[in-house]
Amino acid sequence: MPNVRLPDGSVKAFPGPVTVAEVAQSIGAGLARAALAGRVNGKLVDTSHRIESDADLAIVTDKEPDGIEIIRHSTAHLLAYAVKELFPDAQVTIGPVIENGFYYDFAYKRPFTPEDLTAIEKKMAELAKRDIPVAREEWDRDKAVAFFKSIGEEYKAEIIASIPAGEQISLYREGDFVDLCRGPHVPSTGRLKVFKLMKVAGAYWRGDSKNEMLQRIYGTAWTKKEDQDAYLHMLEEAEKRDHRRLGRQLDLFHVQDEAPGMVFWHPKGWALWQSVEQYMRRVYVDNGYQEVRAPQILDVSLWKRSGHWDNYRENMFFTGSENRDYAVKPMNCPGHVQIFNTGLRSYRDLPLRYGEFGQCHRNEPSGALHGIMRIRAFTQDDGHIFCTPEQIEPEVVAFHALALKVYADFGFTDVAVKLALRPDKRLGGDAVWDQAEAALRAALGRSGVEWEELPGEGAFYGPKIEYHLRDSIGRSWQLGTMQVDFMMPERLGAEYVAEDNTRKVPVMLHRAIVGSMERFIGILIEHYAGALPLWLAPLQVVVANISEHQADYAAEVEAGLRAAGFRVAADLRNEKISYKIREHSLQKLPYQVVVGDKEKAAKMVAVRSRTGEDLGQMSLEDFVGRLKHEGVPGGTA
RNA sequence: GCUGGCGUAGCUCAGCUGGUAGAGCAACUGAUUCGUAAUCAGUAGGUCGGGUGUUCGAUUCACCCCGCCAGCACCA
Repeated sequence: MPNVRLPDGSVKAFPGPVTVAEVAQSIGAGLARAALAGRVNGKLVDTSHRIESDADLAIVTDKEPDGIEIIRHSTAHLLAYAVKELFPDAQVTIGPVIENGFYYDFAYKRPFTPEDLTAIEKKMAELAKRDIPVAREEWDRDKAVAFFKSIGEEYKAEIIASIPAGEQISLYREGDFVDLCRGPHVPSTGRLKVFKLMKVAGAYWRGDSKNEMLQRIYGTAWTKKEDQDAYLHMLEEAEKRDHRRLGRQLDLFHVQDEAPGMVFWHPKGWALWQSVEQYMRRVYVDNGYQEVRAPQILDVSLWKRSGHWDNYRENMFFTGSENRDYAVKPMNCPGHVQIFNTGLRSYRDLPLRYGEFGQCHRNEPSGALHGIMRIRAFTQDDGHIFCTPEQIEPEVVAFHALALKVYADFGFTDVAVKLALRPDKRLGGDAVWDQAEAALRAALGRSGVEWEELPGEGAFYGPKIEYHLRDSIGRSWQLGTMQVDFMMPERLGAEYVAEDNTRKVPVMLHRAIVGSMERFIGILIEHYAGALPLWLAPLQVVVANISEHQADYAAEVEAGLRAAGFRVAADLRNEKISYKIREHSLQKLPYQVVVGDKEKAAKMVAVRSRTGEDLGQMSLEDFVGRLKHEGVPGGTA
């Protein structure tokens, strides 16, 4: 005789075991219709779940996150059901929920086409409309393996076979389709009303590139049509701020076939680059770094000593001359160690901080290239700090604060911190890695941030803190990093004289804030949809005359603004003012200055902001004052 | 690198089943001298990504290569 306690604290007593659906029905017909699942003592279950004894119960509807997750999960199963209906010899594998939707991986003799997707989606809609019950069944593991083998589902059998023997497993049956699943699922397919298949692409079985490639169908699913429409609209808007499109529209850079993964920077793009670089140079100077510059190529023997030859060779470019082999640098660290090594260093010199805008070449797999975000020739704001073990923590703490300050100056406040731990392929013993990982954890702890740990994702020479930012369509990109390295200084012979007059090997901290300049600029472009803050805008002001009569005055205003230190151009073309304004608006210029006879006579300028607001007439001095106030890092438009 | 898709004028794209290419915008020339998101008229512009093959004939079909896009794998 179970007593069921509901979220509002009320308790309902039942004469015998009841299902979640029956409890919902006893509360109200509307709730019964809305019930997707239940949460019994905090655990998600189907609406068919029987409550045998006293329990806490919440009815899960599509109003809460768990509800929409269940809908997406069940839609993934509906997709598999539809595929099996249309392509009976396709094999099912897994179909998890992802952000905004789901996917399902299939093995099939031929690739699915866009036409197949349309047909599958239609079949899904049909199966949903038939409102087929979804029933949970408990099976013995070995029987389930035998069953899936008997119906030709080898992948499914393999998955189940990896579950511990003797364990009960759950299967879900909807119509003729049976799938292994932990659940819970919606009670019937009729609950699945708003979904859309998005794309099909290859994906490796069990995520391993050594395995065969399956076909992954991606879909999105929602509880309300409006939510899905909003999501699709968001994707369209995101496409408009794609840095590749804006890079062309705003004439910032281009890439071409002859230089895959390498960027041609145009004057405007390079002006943006310089704004970022000069800012970061200031950051070096203000924070105790000395800027250095090391060669682009170095003899291979150095890369053998550093460990790159053994651990990073497949990503490196090589060249040769007069029987010597060189490697184009993929990282700046070995070069900085050479500079460190040129003098006898004392413990008094530490921490010694070098910074470089170092261009690196990495031979990335062709499939990884993406606009200017993922390229083969990129420039890092790379710094290396040589220090003692005791100095690690304060240096990391200081770096963390600095990195967040820089991100905020560029307008980013949503930064995820991750800690990447020892990879399989690495230098050094476990004791050293324990020490390095502990040092980073301690520093993050002292910085008072939350972080996610990523086992196996560290660099081959040390663990790293990673700073991740999301782009406009939700992709996450790593920008900054802080890595502790006990290995490379020793391998490359770095040492200093300690207080006790012995020679010791310094610890090296590898750090970058914006990471790749190219990637960072790509993210900036997307983040601002091309409408960069004044201090970063390649061209800050255009002075446009109404007609030829004010050409001289317009040129005078242009000269005045340039003398005040702004990036300015005059538009003296024989075009209507509305035409000029449209063009410069499309170029997302922060300010447009219009000068006609009235302004010329009054020695004023008429200012139009990027938002289209007419700021009226003002003196050039007042306008310069406004620009100076706004045009600083962190300044807002 | 893997799976799939794509590659036509500076940009965005048309171009059924093979018969040597078209639009809009941009560019250029001329006219217009204009008050806050497109003035009018005209002109020019393409070895259809590269190669090989099939064919009387290939932008169109086949194969190979290069590049791009999506995803996977990899990663700053």
